[in-house]
Amino acid sequence: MAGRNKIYNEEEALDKAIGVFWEKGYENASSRDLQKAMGIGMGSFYLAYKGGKQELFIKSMDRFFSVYPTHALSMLKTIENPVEVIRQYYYVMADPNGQFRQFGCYFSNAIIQIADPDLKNTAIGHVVTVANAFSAALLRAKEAGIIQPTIPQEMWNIYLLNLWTGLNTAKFIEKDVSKMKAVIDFSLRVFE
Amino acid sequence: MAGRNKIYNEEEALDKAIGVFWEKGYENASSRDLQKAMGIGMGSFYLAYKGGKQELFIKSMDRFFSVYPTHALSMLKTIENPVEVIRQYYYVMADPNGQFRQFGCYFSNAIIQIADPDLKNTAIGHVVTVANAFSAALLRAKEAGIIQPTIPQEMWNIYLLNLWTGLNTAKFIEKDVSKMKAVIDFSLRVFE
DNA sequence: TCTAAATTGTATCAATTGATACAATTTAGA
DNA sequence: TCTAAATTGTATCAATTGATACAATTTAGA
Repeated sequence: MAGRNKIYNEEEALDKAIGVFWEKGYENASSRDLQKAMGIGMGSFYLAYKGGKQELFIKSMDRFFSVYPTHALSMLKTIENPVEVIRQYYYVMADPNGQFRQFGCYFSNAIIQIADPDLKNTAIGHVVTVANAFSAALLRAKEAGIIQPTIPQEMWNIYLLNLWTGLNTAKFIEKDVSKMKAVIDFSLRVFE
Repeated sequence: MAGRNKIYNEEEALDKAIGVFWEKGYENASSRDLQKAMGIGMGSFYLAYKGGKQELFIKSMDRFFSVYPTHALSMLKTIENPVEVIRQYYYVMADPNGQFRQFGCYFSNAIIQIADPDLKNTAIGHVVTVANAFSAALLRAKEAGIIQPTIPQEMWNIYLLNLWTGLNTAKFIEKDVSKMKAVIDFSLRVFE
């Protein structure tokens, strides 16, 4: 494969793009905003992402997924009680000073902000994957007798997703983190 | 007050603007989109809304608030059990074929879609007002012995808001209305 | 009937948008 | 060393954006 080498690092550039999308939202992030942050020009941009902004956003979601939830998902395997892992995950999401700051959940935001079915479904796919992992861990814990959920099993996924995406909006309404945490604790009791 | 009369009806025009904002989202609704739907031209638009799109959106939220939640809020006074009113309100929100269709909650969407603090706070103000009315009715019902909530009273508001805004996103993930309704029922049990 | 105020519609602006064309540059491998 | 392929950067495009200017029109009240 002859030819000039890429002068930029693809993953680093994707991370920069995530920053722009996250802060400004999909629509408000212009291709020039993205190029500037990614440190690449027009030529490289449309060479790497022939589908333009849309393709870049999908790749940024894939990148986000491979970076952020990883820690929680791996903890599910080492920590005995999955409810504690979920709790911490939700705590971070509800905390204005945490990793998600006031930007909110990258995927939940996309579901509400974007009409394009491809982008919306990509975002949905990622949150569902995480929710599935949560549910699977909860099931293992239930069968091991560690937890005694009072919520019917077929509701676990939607209940978790509903709590998750609710927090993403409610954190803007209730600025007191301790109150948000109290609601998370109360809502997760149905699994304990 | 001499001068030409308005050729358009202000409330009807606002309703048309709501339709555009609701379907396209704030950013994607251009001033020309709005003018076309409202049936007015540039001159009238910027005469009536000197603050442009921003001012129009705030007025559209006020209009939305004065039209849509009214029915539920008045039912709180006639129906004995407020939980049933809240349940129906949430049912409608989660139903892709209901009044809110796939557009979602006008205010919840705004909280996620819009960065502008004025617009965001207006949206927050309206959902909080509705949640307050729900909580007040629940308190009356509790004191009357109609319901025996198991959730601490200081959480009522955030819990209701969290459920509400969660449904607004989760309805895109779980398309089966009956499953959404099951989660609503389960989540509202803490008030019964 | 006259007049000043309110409303309307058209023309127009500069800035920004997503996107393409293409020459210049770089580089692996023959 | 040569060559074809890959990458980069600049120039440029038409379309759309929010917004203003202003002449024309309408109308209530003196």
